[in-house]
Amino acid sequence: MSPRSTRDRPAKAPLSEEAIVGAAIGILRSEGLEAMSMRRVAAALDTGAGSLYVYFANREALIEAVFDRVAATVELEPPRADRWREQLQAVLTRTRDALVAHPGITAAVMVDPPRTYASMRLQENLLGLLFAGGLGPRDAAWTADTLFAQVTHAAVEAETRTADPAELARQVSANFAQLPADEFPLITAHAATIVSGDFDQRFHYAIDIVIEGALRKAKAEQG
Amino acid sequence: MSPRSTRDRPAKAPLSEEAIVGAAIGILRSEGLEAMSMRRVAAALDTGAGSLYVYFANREALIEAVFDRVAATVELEPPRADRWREQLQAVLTRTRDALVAHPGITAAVMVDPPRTYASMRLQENLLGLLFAGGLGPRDAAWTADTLFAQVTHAAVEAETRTADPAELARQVSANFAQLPADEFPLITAHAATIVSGDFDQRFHYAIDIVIEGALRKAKAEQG
DNA sequence: CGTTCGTAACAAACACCGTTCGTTACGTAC
DNA sequence: GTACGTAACGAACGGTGTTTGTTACGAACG
Repeated sequence: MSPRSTRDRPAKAPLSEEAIVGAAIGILRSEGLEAMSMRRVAAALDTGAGSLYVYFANREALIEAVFDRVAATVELEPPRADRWREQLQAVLTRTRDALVAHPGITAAVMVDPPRTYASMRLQENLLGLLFAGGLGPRDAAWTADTLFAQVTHAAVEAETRTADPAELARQVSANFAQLPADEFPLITAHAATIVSGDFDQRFHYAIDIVIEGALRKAKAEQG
Repeated sequence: MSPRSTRDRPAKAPLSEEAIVGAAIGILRSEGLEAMSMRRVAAALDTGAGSLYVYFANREALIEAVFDRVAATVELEPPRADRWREQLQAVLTRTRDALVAHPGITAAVMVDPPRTYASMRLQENLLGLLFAGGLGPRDAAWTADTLFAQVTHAAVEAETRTADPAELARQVSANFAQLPADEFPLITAHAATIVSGDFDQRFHYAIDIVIEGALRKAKAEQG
């Protein structure tokens, strides 16, 4: 048997968790989660899919590691009592955008939110900002959850919009207007209004009313 | 070639969209979306996977049809001005539970929310209830979106909890407490509080503060 | 310096998946 | 009684995640 030279290339860099995650993120950014298959990731590293299982137990573990690196890139906001509310908007928007930049990762990770280091880092920051706003531990924790739901929702929704958002809005609005008016009086009457507002406006509104509601409810209970 | 008798059974009922969706939902309920493969659904109907493509263009179309039937089962709340808020809680909770009863459907449908009849039916109801609460069209539409984000978030999260919720809470809390206290002062200090509250309490809280916030913001702007 | 040995990498195989397509069989309309 | 459109079939294609037996490496040891 002739000695197959699997190593005739000049010292190919060995695999590592870092290298694998890096290759995976590259594919994820450009082609989405579905394209981030074990074979594709392995091919990007010039190896076979099986080799990845030395470093990750399965695809899910790889996805979690990828998510962790994405989450780690989000810049936090050291809480300042005088502007905690804008800080909250800022860090949540950055989190949303980081997720949007990696299509599919949000839906995959929602299934069971990983308790990784980067996630904890984010949650700690959210709690700090809500504490700065005067919320108690329980309200802060529950509100952080509520806010995070808005982030994931916005991230998933953003991944669908492909072409011109205004064009899409016009199209959806037209579809709404064509529904039977007797069965859908409100949707047909307010079709244009329903799709109004751009992506950031709606996200900002959602975050804002959640914060406002949390504050009011806390005040009502203690006052 | 001997005539293979593919039809020696006594007049097998022919396929139909209804029958296919019914079989799919059966698998979905008991084994989740992943198990709801074209082959499994076809096998349940004693046919081949290819036959399903006469009625559905692809798996996604089948999933959408399945979702539509699930959404159609949610009982609506004809708006009454004197109790619109509890009505909102009720219909949102029912929607959440319908989604939870069909594991995986929420994440699959979030990717791009279907504009099916049943979805519109729900949205019309939400708008009606928010109108009854005094919100204007724009606020009602944006708030309905925000509320729906909470529903999907809760539904996805609920699908993960398998065993005793209290046991899981204790476990997560223990994990939180073990984090480095210097880096995660809030999480470690309030580990028990963070995981406090059962599933329904947290959901109810989230819906409540969203509504409260929307009302307050609307009043602040018009007053 | 030579050998051993744990482990990383490989490549093939397994059991699936969604989807396509050529072919067969049916029920109905003529 | 026959022709025909269409539904059903079943095999095949190109993929997927994962497992496993085998090879080759590189570092530690005698």
